[in-house]
Amino acid sequence: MAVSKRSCGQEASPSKALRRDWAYGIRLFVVPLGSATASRRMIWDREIKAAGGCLADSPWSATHMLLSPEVTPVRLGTWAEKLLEARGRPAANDPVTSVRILSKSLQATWLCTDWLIACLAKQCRVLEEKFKCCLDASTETLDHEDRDCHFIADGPAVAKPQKTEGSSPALPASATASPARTEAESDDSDVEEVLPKLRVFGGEMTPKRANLLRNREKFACQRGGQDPPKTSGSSPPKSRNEKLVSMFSRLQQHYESLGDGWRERSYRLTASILRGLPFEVTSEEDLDRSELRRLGKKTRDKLKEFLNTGSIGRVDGLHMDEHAKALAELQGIWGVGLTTARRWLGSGCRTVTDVRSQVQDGTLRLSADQLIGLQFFEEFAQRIPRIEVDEIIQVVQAAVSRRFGNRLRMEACGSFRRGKASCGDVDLLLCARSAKDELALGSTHDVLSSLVADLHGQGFITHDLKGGNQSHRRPGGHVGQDVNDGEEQQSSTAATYFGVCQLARVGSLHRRIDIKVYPVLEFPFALLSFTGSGPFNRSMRLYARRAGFSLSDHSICRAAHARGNGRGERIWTGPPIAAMQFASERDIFEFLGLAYREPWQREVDASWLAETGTDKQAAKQATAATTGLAADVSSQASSPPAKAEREALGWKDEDEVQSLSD
DNA sequence: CGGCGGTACTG
DNA sequence: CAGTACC
DNA sequence: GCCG
Repeated sequence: MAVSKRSCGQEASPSKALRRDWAYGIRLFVVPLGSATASRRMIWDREIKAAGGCLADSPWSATHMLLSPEVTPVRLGTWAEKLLEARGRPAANDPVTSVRILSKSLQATWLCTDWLIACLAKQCRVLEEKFKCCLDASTETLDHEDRDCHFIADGPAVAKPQKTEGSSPALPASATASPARTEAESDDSDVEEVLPKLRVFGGEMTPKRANLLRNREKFACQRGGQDPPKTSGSSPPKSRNEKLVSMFSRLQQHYESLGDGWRERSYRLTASILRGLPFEVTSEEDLDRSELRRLGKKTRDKLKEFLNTGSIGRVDGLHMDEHAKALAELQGIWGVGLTTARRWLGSGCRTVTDVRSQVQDGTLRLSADQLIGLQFFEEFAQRIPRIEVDEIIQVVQAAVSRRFGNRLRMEACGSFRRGKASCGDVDLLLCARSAKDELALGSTHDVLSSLVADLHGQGFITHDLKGGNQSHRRPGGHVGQDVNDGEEQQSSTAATYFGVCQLARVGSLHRRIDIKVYPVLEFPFALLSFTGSGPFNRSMRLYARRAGFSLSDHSICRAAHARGNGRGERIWTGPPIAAMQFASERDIFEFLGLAYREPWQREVDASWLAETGTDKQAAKQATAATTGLAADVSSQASSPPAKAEREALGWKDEDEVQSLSD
């Protein structure tokens, strides 16, 4: 768990080109020789685009030429000659000279393919220096063209030059949380601009919504722009409050394994706040600093206790740690949750090993899913390097193309789409390319099962987990069953599959793979949803809810809490909102009045501040001379419209809004 | 004191 | 319905 | 856990 976290590369380029945008401005041409096979080029193509760069159509428009290390001078020379001829330029008689001529007429930097591989592994722009090709290969290599090549400056060692990972001073980037927005923050158009959209889609600008909009920066799903999704431990803020952070993390983990998600969330937030603190907590006065605004009484008491006694009773008292640890381990088995873990623990299973032996004995009976989870416990715990995810995608894509031609589009979602260097599993979303294709393809379930069958057949998928066949739910048959007056939708025509796959290669591990097929109209919602992150989704959905909608992986609906007394049951309903209008993720953000967030900006850490809708806090903050981060952000965001303007828009005043807002 | 995300499958 | 899962 |  405490894995990954990688320092990003180096490269003194403008801060913007760091991380997820690392390929910004790069036009890459891959020399089609040697190990730069077509399929690898396809993978690279997707990756480079995802990172903000692109592939060049020809060497002549490239900024970077990528060359496989094993290509010999002669082969390269031959290729260069052809290229020159095709351009009507004179080529030299000998290959090496041709290469020189070519390289001089190009604007590009020549790099070894290992450079790209290193970039992909680290998800940042690795220093190019060590990967430069030496095109002035001495003539003698010519005579021995079967020698292992060599255009590469550092020879074979070049492959992993970056072992230093931890130490390389990766441009601190905005690691030091530059408080304000960063460039891409297209930022706040005023609420006013959002208004027409809402109207168009059937929403009204109620005062409550207006207030919500003005405070939207408080939601985690709007805190993008900054991104240091962690990064290295090297230089950044050596946590000042290490001891406290670890104590609250323990509490968080404790409640996590106990299944108290709310306390878990709370402690996670506390730990996160403390970790990001620009000062060390040493006295009770520190507790009044604005950064700690969000901490409640209980937590403050714990902090005080720590200041006074150097420890926190509640934390020390986590004798249970044993218990919690065992629970956590058992819950690590796919298909085992809190209840099962407790049950097993009660019957003497403390570890996975215990479970295995009891299964052998026949003392313990597991479900099919749990057996698979148990079998691959260790393998599933391994992160999947991004490069391998790419390969897995290729395999599935090949099957998709084979069976469905070009009618289906496929997107890899999850942490992969968010640009992480490694992923816990592979999450693929499929959808017809057009309504017409959708018709031709037939039901999503059929599409999915025939795809899965194919992958099974080639031995790629090795095991099935609960395979979502909701097919009996509504495939036509009896319609009269449920009271589905008026509302049409809810024939959730999406199909989902969970399984296990393995690349056909020697040491490859079994990996978790999810495949989903969604109807065209729901695609943007599914994409948004399955790209996550989890906390990001929750935040965005909470926001939507506060605005009076319910956002899901299928659509967005009007939502009305059956409030008041009695039961808040039968929660909401309402027709999904003109699904036709949502053609992309962007449309959903726009509809809600939220600023778009690129996938890599959705890596929300636990610190979704407050998200407590509207409030007087905003007003307070504006006046109080606070220096806190949150205050900075929100004050900018909420430059309230002038009174006249408000009236013009038909908004109520702040105070009224308060009362209305709940 | 109630809310804290929304959905879907298995059994 | 409870349990588990997905992001 | 914290918030309204």
